[in-house]
Amino acid sequence: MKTLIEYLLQFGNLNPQQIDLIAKKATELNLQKDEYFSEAGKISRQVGFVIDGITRVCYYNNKGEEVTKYFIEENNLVVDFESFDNEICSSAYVQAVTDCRLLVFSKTDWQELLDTIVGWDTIVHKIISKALMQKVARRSPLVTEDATERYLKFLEIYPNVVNRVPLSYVSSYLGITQSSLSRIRKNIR
Amino acid sequence: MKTLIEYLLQFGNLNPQQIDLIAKKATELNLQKDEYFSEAGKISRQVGFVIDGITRVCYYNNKGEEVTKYFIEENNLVVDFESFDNEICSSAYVQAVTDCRLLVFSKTDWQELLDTIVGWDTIVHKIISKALMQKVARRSPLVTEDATERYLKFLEIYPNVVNRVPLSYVSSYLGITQSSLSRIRKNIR
DNA sequence: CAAATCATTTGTCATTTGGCAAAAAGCAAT
DNA sequence: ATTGCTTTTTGCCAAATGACAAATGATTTG
Repeated sequence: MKTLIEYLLQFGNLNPQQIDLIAKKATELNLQKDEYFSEAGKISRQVGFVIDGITRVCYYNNKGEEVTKYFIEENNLVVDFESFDNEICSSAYVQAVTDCRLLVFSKTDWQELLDTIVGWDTIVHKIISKALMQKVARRSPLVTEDATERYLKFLEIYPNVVNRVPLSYVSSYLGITQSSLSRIRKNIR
Repeated sequence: MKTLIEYLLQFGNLNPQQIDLIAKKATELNLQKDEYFSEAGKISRQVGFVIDGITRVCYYNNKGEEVTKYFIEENNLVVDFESFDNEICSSAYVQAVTDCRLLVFSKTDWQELLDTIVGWDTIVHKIISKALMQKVARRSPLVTEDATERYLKFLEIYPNVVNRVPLSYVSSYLGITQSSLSRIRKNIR
């Protein structure tokens, strides 16, 4: 819980009562490896914060291949914002890649926080905007760089991920085949 | 001006006085082909709305190659949000690809609107979030699809762009060489 | 119109990557 | 240790793409 509060305070001020209110609304959720936090085709109804473990967002492209869109590490919010906010069906799965411990807020509790805490909406907007900009920034280089540099960049961006997830997830994140990734890894050693 | 107001009203309500205030703050800016709206290394100090013409956001990667990050068509806001908001130096150029007619707001006028119009911040947040989500959605397929499909998707996303911009911009957007793009175009016909 | 300039296409060859299948390595249960 | 299962690495060949240079086409300028 402490890490969540610290995380939130980076984006704005909250007084002790407000912090207390937030803490009261959060419930702990444990996900086992491979379980879903939210699913494509359903409306996302909760906001999560990863305390322990790695999750990923993935979808199936028009060839039916599973594509990892990004990884979410410890101390980050996990929410399908578009689905959650607009109450539309999600197009992606959010899946635990390792066993995970999360703090979650239900949609109603989240809404109550928005109605109760002055400035909460600003904090949330800042968090979401920052996350979105980060996604753009991380995705962009994937287009222009060659596969080796993409992998090196991946290692920089997610230094704690590569040894904790299947390489197939990494290769689909990088947009290459598993064998290509394997060859790249060999060349780099 | 009318198109700007219509655009804004998609994201929230504004009363006639508010609309009038916004209209008063906007000034028209004409950019000739190749001129910059904002530049890398400088702090972005204005928000624009494209009435006519096409702009693009581009940067130079570590090999010194020019990379087009995306195109901005008519009836869209053009602003380097990260630089404008945080007053940090931008890492990208915003350039007119054709002759352009824009409506622009200075940073101070924009701030005044934020202070004066109740709900303006919410409208702005919505616009920015939507634009960022669109960027993520447009960039993601570029990673996993092969070059031909990327080009086809580009044509879908930007149906009015391909005939108005140099193909070199398109190829750098797609992350392929100009000759590859040329061959792809030949195959598709 | 001709010349100059820039954009696009094409040709050739080298390199990268994909597709597929088999081998090797890692891991868990017995 | 052995077995079965999954993940990762390799090998082989075909296809896609890049690099570079030359040719063609389009546009501008005098």
